[in-house]
Parts: sequence; C-alpha cells; structure tokens
Amino acid sequence: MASIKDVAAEAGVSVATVSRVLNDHPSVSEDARTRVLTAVEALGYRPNAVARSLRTDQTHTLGLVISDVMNPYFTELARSVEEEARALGYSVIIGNADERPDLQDHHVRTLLDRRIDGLLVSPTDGGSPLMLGTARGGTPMVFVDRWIPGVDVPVVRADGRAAVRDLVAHLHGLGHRRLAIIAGPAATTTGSERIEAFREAMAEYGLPLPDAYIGQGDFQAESGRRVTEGFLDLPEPPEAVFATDNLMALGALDAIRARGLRVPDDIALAAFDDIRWFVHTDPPITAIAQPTGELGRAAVRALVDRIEGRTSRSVTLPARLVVRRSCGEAASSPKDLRSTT
Amino acid sequence: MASIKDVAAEAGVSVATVSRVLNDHPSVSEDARTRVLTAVEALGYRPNAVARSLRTDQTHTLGLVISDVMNPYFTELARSVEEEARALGYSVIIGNADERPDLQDHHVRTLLDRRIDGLLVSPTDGGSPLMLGTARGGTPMVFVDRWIPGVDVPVVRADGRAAVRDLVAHLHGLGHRRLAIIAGPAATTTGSERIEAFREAMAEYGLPLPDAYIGQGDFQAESGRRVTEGFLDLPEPPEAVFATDNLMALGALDAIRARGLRVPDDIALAAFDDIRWFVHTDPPITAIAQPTGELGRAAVRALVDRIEGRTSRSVTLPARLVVRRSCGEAASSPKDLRSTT
DNA sequence: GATCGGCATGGAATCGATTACATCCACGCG
DNA sequence: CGCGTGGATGTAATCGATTCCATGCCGATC
Repeated sequence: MASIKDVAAEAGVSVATVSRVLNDHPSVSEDARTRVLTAVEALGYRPNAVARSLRTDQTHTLGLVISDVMNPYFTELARSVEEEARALGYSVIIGNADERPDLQDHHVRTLLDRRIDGLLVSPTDGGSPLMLGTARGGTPMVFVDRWIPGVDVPVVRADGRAAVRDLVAHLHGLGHRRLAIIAGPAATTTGSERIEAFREAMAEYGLPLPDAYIGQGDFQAESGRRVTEGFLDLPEPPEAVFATDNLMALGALDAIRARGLRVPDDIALAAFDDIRWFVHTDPPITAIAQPTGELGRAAVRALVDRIEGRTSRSVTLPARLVVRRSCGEAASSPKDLRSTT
Repeated sequence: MASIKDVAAEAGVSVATVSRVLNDHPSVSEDARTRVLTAVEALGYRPNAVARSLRTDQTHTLGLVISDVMNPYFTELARSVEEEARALGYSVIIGNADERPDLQDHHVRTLLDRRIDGLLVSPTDGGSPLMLGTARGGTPMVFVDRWIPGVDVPVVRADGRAAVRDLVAHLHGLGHRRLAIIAGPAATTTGSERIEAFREAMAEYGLPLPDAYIGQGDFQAESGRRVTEGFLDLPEPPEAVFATDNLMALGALDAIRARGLRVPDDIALAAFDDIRWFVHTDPPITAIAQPTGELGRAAVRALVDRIEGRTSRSVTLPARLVVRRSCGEAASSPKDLRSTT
C-alpha cells in the first residue's frame, strides 16, 4: 500500500507538502497541488487512518455500546446513530452487551483502547467501576435510552410517563381492572422508571397493584414467557399484562399461546417499544412508541458537540401510546393497520 | 492517558523492557516483570491500540459490510459474526449498506482506510470497481450470504435450492397452482438464485410461471407491498405468493391486509428467511430457514484462517422449509408454534 | 585465567502521518 | 539598493508502540 512518502517521491515534493495538499492547507502553490493530486491518483493512495490518528489523537470514531442488538428497538437506534454520525464525518463501532455487564465492560475497554473520540452508552446495569471511571475520566460520553444516575453525563431519552398513564387509562376504559406488569431489571433506569410510572398511574385510577402482579424480567423474551406463565398460574390471573419491552411482550405472547388462550379475549397485552412487527402479530399489539430515530440522532449530535468542544445538554423526547387490538375493542379507525416506521 | 514511557519511568526500566513484559517475551527477569506490572497497575496503563497497529500493521479488527441491518436476518448474522470474532480475539466494525451500492463503497473505503485485517461482505450489487479491486488487491476477504461471481474469494452461504423445491411441493400439495414470486435484485446472487430455483421447481411440477407472476423487488418491505398490489390487480391473481426475503413478505402482508383479504384463505404467502416474528404473525408464516448463526461463525473462521495465513475454503450449508399456516391447511403437529431461534 | 554462550537490558530505528520551525525567494517600499 | 514581509517549501520532531542490534554480565568450559 502506497504511503505518503511514495506520493512525495512520485510528485517530486516533500511529505510535508503532500500532507498540506491533503489537508488543504492554504499555502501550497497551484503547481505543487496538481502534481501531488496527480501522484495520489496514479498510486491510488489513501491516507492511513491509523497513522493519522496516532499523530492527531483523533480517530473520528464513536463507540456505541448497546444493551442488545437483537432487540429491534436497539437495532433501529444503532442505525440512526450510524446515519447521523456518518453525516457528521464520524464512523461508529457498535458493541453488543447482550444485557451482560461483563460484556459491556469488555466493549468499553476495547473501545477505549482504540481511542474512540466519544462513547454512546445504553447501560445494562448501574455502572461498573470501569464505566464510572470512564465517565469521570474525561472521555466524551452520552447516555442514550438508559442512564446511570449520579453521573455527570448528558442523557438522551424518551419519557414514557405520560404514555404509560395513557395506557392505563386505555385499559381501564376497556374495563380491565386487574393489570399486571412485566418489569425490566431494577438496575436499569428504563426498568425502574416504567414500573414507577405504571404504579403511579394505577394509583391514580384507584387500581390495586399486588406484588403477585409484578413480574421481574430482564428485557429478554424468555423472561417474558416465564413471568407470564407465573401470572397465568395465579388463582386469579390478571386481565391485562403490560410488558415493559418488546421482547418480553413476545415471550408473553408465546406463553399465552402455549396455554391455548387468546389475546385479547382471554387476556389483554400491551408493550413498551413499538416495532413494525407489532402491526402484523395476531392480534396487532398496542404499544408505547418512542421516537427512536430522533433519539439516535440527538444523541450523536450531543456527543459530537461535546467532542468538538461545544457544550451539550440532555434531551428528553415524549413517547406516545399507539392503540391496536391486543387490549380488546378495536380502535374505531383502521389507521393502526399501517406500519409505523 | 499514561503511555508506555510513563510506565517505564515508574518501573525504572526502558520502554523496551515494558513492551517485552506486555507481549510476554521470554527473556525478562522476574524482578523486572513484577516492577513493570506494578507500574502498569498503579498508572492504570492500557496500551494504545492505534500505536500498536501502526507498528505491527495489524488492527485485530474485521470489517463487516452488510446489506441492511434492519433486516432481522442480517442482524442475527452480524451478531453471530461479532461473537465468533470476539472469541478469536478480533473486533468487528459493521457497515450498513442499506442495499445502496454507493453506501457500500463508502464503508469499504473507510474500513480499508482503517486498515482492518479482513473484510466480510454481503454484496448489494454485482461489484463496484472498488470492491473488485479490493478482492484482487490482497485484502483478506470472504463473502457471506451473497457473493460476486468470478471473483476468487471464499463464499459462506446457505443453499436454498432444495428448500425452495420443498416449498413448491408443499404449495402444490395444498392444491395451489398459480404461484407467484417476489424476486430480489438480479444483481445479487441470492436474488437470482432464488428465482432460478423457483423456476426449476415449478417446471418440475409442470406449473407455468407467466411473467406477470414474477415481480421485481429490492429486498425491502415497500417493494413487497408494491409488487403484491400488482399481483392482486391482475385479472387472475395468483393463489400463492413467495417472497424471497422476510421484509418483502412483510410488505406483501401489508398489501394483502390493505385489500381486506385474508391469509391463507384468500391467498397463500411464504417467505425466504425465517425470523422469530413469523411465529407470531397472523397467521404464522411458512418460511425457508437458514442456519444464520452457523453461517456467521463459519464466515469468521474462514476469514481469520485467511488472515492468519492458513487456507480457507467456501462453505455451503443447507436451508430448510419450516411449514406454518400461511399457505393453508395447518401442519398436523403444533410444533411450529415454538420460536425458531 | 581467557574465551564463549546466553540471558537481561537499553538505545535507537521504525511504522505513516502532522506540524513547528527554518529557509529561501520574490516583491514592495523607503 | 537594502531590508522587511510573506508565501512556498523542506527538515525534523513527534505521536506510542515494537523490535533489531549492541552491550554488559554471569557462569561454564578448556
């Protein structure tokens, strides 16, 4: 592979001049510029990003550590992050933590070893020493979706509180009184926030929320199935189940099907995170939709602001309830049959 | 951030000795080793991967250029690639081409600029000059899922030919005679292979395949919708539609729903690529399943073999038909209600 | 006691870029 | 005509590692 030295030799100038042309420094003669560009073309020269990074201490790369790539919500997030980053001249390296703190640490470490310019994290847990150290240690960082309390890092997320209240209102309006929830890990902010919002909304409607109706999941499908089976085994099973993420909703659906029960006739189901497949499930699933793409883009903008020395602030966007048929009584208009992209 | 020089100073040895300890070179005294390790610990030193890469000309990084991350099939592929790579000591940088040749080229170029050790590609098209040049230029490379004919690069893929024949047999057995196909781009090998296999199978069963029943899609949901609308507008619409990827199947489902038609009563539907959501759609969709995880792992092994100087060969694994209810007449056993992971 | 082999270690070159500093030259002005 | 100014260019230091080569020392061998 041709190096800058080869280009310099070919063009009959020094490497400094080549470098100046490449970084369009003002003081280069027109003659030198064309000679260099011709040589670049002739040799098919491409600057070595590794060498450049070593010298400039910038990699133009962002790290994205995500809780679970197989979760369509995070896939979409990752996609929008990459798009916005590309638009701003950055590449993205994605690390999939698979909801495992050890894997999360592994990815943070290798990303730091690679000297990424900034880190976007959706933390799986309350914060390992490594994560906390990184946040304090000056690496530009932004939390997206989930965050770690007590750490001075901007957070870009959706607030589902109002939407959860709308959901409870919706269920209440349909006559459901015994509502159960499949919660996410308490160590995650989204996990605790969603159940808290649910609790408050239940209280608001004067509905009891017995412990038996609070199932502990881990944001993976299998836990949704397990918890739902527990609900169905109760002497008095709930009339509605609210899964706090889409994968657990999928697991819940599995469990309900396995018993030969029907949604929503036998039991209602709703989910946090709206994904396009929910339109096509049997029945279409009522869900709380986050502005996923906007979240990803805002997170990148906040991070790049930080990297490039500007200040950046936290961003909170609203989530909204999308009513479909899984809680009973179809919505009046047929609009919900459309995909929600 | 502490550098090797700081460690050397702290330990009272030269940088050479520090480097030897870190790369556990045999000839280092026990004394020096412990002094260095203590210093490393004390300073929280981590080697700078950028500098190391510049010197050794190895990044321990693989590039993965994928046609479309939002496609669950590729998401799963990416996940298994990352897992196997991690097990072998490599990181992965994913580039999402979004089925766009220009984006694909963009990612190949930036990956090469970063001097990745090897490239895994699922090409969107027949091969840009850049892609062909890279393949010829000695960068270790492996094609996965799709490939470019006439290029000397190992291919890791699934062979769907037998499964497509099984599908046609299945449809024929259910009494369907007018079968239509939503094909992928002819420029992709999977696109052309699938339609060819379908054609052969149709011939085998003595079924005609008029041009009107061959729709041209692009592996994205929207094209599946458009093509299916065309089918439904025909004076004699098909009795069954075979979408050659999961997103186009989703689009087809949209189109069918929009007309108020029902699957499989009014029209049968089958898809290439089995994804876990197909179990939960209304109705569950009959699909051809690829051994996705195994493909990803095999591809990484082949690539790493190449990188590390061993020889590597192409791998072809079989795909298989998973019968559900979308083509009519439920399968006899209820086994298909399980998730296929 | 001189020579030799081998181990531990340090000095310095190197990878491919960027960039501070020095140099040179042309031009304009007093 | 001499000097200052500024633009174009080259030399060399630098980033943080790895690694070749030279050196010094120790014990073994003759």
